[in-house]
Parts: sequence; structure tokens; C-alpha cells
Amino acid sequence: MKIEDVIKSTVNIDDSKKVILNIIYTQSVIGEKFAEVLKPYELSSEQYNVLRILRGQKGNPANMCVIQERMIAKNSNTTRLIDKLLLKELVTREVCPDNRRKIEVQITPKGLELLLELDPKVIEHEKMFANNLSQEELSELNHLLEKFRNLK
Amino acid sequence: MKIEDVIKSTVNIDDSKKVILNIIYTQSVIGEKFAEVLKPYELSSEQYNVLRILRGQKGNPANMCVIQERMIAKNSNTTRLIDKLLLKELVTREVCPDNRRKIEVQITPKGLELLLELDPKVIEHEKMFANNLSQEELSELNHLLEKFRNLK
DNA sequence: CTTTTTTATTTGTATATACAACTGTTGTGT
DNA sequence: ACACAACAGTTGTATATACAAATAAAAAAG
Repeated sequence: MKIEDVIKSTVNIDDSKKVILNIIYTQSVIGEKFAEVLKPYELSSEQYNVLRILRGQKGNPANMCVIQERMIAKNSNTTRLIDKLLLKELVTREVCPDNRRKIEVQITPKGLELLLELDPKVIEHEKMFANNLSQEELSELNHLLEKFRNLK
Repeated sequence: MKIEDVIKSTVNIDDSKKVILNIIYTQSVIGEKFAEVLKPYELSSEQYNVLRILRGQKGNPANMCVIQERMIAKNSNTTRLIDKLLLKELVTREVCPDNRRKIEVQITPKGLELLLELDPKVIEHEKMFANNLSQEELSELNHLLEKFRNLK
């Protein structure tokens, strides 16, 4: 479906506006589908994202700053995200002994298990979209997006 | 900045995952910049979006369904969005006389004035990104995004 | 060694999103 | 005409985002 049909526009849309609408809409389609994948596990995509970052730490704890800066879609309120994950016992939270300002967050075995179970479904989700394009098109899309957003 | 640097990943990321991260991140960069544009006017991007849809009606009122289906990034709670716009006197809301289930929402002259003031800044925002690409690249990006998200 | 500044995180408030339940209105079937 | 399903919108609850202010610890400055 073309973006004009999505927003039911009758008038001609400038390419510079169209690209932005296309990016926003595509992101929303991806997000909706991903939420469906996570729904049976009662996990939000943001919570999943935090767990993924923590697993990437390979046993080392991550503090709030680190988690925030690694989140793809900006931050604001890692504290409350971690609160939810704590309740589900998917992470632990402790004051860093070396610097009592810092908080050490770690994924629990239960959290790791959950991610392991999710892995194939996440890959399936990614492929579902990626299979619409050839390898060359995927690279080209990546390249264009990087070029597009780079502000001078 | 490449997406690997954004999420500070050391490992190699599959192109199918990379595209998704790139789309999400690019959308978030666009959204942040756009929020900056709207901030002086104390308008959220969602509120702006509703006003834009109402202006597109060219004098005809729009009911909730119509507004919802024209929003780019899915809906959920047009009611409360309209509430906020009503408080600022940017829209009017009336029960449709022909069908009392329906609500007729219209943009006010004050709302139209606000949009008119915003128009050049919105275009500037769009060009800021679009200028990073040639006309051909813009078309190609639009095409790839449409192809990418189209699920069979 | 005390004061000031910076850093790391938390908390509060407003807004937005997701989803389910609820209310009232209209349309349909018998 | 009456029951019932479908429709249009609202409300409630939980979660997330944005931003500013608050807290507390550590580092820097004097």
C-alpha cells in the first residue's frame, strides 16, 4: 500500500514529505507486528529492548546511563522500565559498590531463558519484512536511511 | 552515524535486523527534531497531525473514525487528543445531527492560523532531511520502504 | 577541608499509546 | 414493535515518553 492510500490523500505529496511519512508509517507497521510477537509473553518492546541490551553485556552489569544510551528509540525513564522488569524477576538491581551513585542492572537466568525462547520469533519477525527485498535492496535501504538522517 | 555506532554494537548485525533498527532510529531522529519545531507552540506532534487532517477536510467536519484512520502512526484515543485541542480552542466538537453516535470535529480559525504559521517551519524540517539525498535517492527510498513493509 | 559543581539516578506531572470494558445510538431480523 | 447485533465514541487502567525538579554521591575548586 502506497503512503498516499494510507493517509487517504487526494493531493500530490512532495517527495521530501512523503519520505518522512513513509518512515513513520513503516516504523509503526514494524512496531505493531513486533508487539504481536511479544504479546503472549506480556513484554513490551521497550522492555524487550532493555533485556536485549543486558544480555549483550555478557554477564557484566549495566548501569542506567549505559542502558539509556544503547536504547535505539530515545530514553526517558529507564528507572521505571527496570521497575517493571524487576517485578517480573527478569533483572536484578543493585547499588554499585565502587560508586554508590550508580546502579548495576543484570539480566537473571529467567530473563535469559525468556530471550532464548523469543529469539526465533524475533528473527522470524525480521525476516518477514526483509524477505520483501533482495540483499542489494536491503543494503541500499540501510545506506539511504543513514544518509537521510545525518544532519550537518 | 551508522546504526552500529548508535547502539554501540561490537558484533556484526544481520542486514534484516539492521534495516529495522535503522527505520526505528531514523523515525526517532525525525520525531525529536519535529518536536523541537512544535515546542514553542506547545503542540505535540500527534496534536499537529490531527489539526493537519482537519485542515485537509476543507471546511467539512471530520468524525472520530475519519481522524483515526488518517493518522499515520496508529490511533487509540482520538477522544483525548481532541480534548486537549478543544481546551486550546483549536477545534470544535459537536454531535452530528444526522447520526447522534457520531461527533463532528472541525478546525477553528485559530487552529488554521496556527497551522499557517507552522507551515514554513514544517517544510524547513522536511527539507533539512530531504536535502541529504538527491531526487532519485528520495524516490528510491520511498519505493524501498513501501516494498519493505508490504506483507503478503 | 569545606564549598561548589558535576554526575547518576529518581520522582512528579503531563501527554500519548494499547487494550478492554462500557454507554448510547442505529440498523436488522423476525 | 421488540430483541439483538453492529457501530461510534468514551472511559479506565497500565505502560511509555518528555521534561523538569529533586536527591544524593563523588569529584573539583578554593
